[in-house]
Amino acid sequence: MALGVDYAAQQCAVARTLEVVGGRWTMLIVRDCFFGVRRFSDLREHLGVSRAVLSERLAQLVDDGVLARVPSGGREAYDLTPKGLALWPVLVALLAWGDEHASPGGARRLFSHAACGTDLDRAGGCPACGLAPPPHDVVMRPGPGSTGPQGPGRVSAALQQPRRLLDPV
Amino acid sequence: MALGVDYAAQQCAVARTLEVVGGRWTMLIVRDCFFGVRRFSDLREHLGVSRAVLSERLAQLVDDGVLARVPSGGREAYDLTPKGLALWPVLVALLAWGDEHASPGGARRLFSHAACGTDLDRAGGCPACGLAPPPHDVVMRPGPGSTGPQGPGRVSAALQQPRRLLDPV
DNA sequence: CAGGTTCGGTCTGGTGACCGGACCGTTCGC
DNA sequence: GCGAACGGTCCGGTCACCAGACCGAACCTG
Repeated sequence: MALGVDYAAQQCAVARTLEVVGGRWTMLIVRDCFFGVRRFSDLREHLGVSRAVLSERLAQLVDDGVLARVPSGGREAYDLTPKGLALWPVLVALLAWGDEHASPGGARRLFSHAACGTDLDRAGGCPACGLAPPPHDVVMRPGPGSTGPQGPGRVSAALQQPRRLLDPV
Repeated sequence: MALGVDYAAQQCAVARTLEVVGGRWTMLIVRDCFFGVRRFSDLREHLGVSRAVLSERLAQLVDDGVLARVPSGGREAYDLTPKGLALWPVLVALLAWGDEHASPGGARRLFSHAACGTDLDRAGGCPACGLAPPPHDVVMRPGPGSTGPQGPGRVSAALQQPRRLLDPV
């Protein structure tokens, strides 16, 4: 975000969390990382964010320990750290609310448990197994409210195919 | 937030949710509403936000159907609508992450199920009852990481007492 | 009923964040 | 060796946010 001032004085855990992931693009970057988008140019293409802002946000997320900058095939890539992976419940909650209250036409994407194929419930749990699968055991596919690829790019097209979360595009 | 442009083009439910509650102060306002803060001046005192911004955010939240502006005792008050109450899981997720990853010294606040007194787990569920109680059945109290009232005001002091959520201060 | 206070705002000028677009060093393919 | 792609940085304009001043309505006080 940042709230601009006195981080240390922020009592509430909500405020502290928003200090890290409350910025304008931050949560969308994290979302794309869960979707398997790892490279600077891919993030830029999919999000439509300016280079300068993306660069700054990524640096900040790495600094905060949410992402790790790793070389991959000669290029740089950004992977979620355990601290970043722990944001999965936040993403699930945001997703559920958006599907319920801001998505006329139905859910844009559906999620299911890779192990048993059951669709996840609103809390990210698997009704069949009785527990919430970690993101790498979750498969994403377009839902009834999907209107095709978000943009013309390679990344948007890839995310329209059923795919396992955290699997690099 | 807003993401500034083409709201309708936002495919992802996460982006749509952030359009509504991703703004700089929005989620903190919603949090305070869950805590029972209902009045303009109380929100201003507790959040330390400027009048202009608070006024604009509240109007936007009312417009989006998250809050309802209701007269109360001759003055105005803002209450969470069902759509706003549905943000409870988001708040719980943000809270849990902040406690886990951004709160040296332990949780600032603890939450328990009013009906049975059991502390809630990280997902907002009651381990004893096996379900997630709605916010008005949740009691909040200072946790081990609390360092006293956040500010000198009446509201901050009230929120240091054990109290049921949604109960007006 | 006059005067002051509280409440719930709006208005204004300054500052910092975000934007698109240009530029730049390194790496890759050929 | 050369051009293109990658992963940034730099720059000027715009926009959101900030503190502080101002303002009308309601309420209390004498």
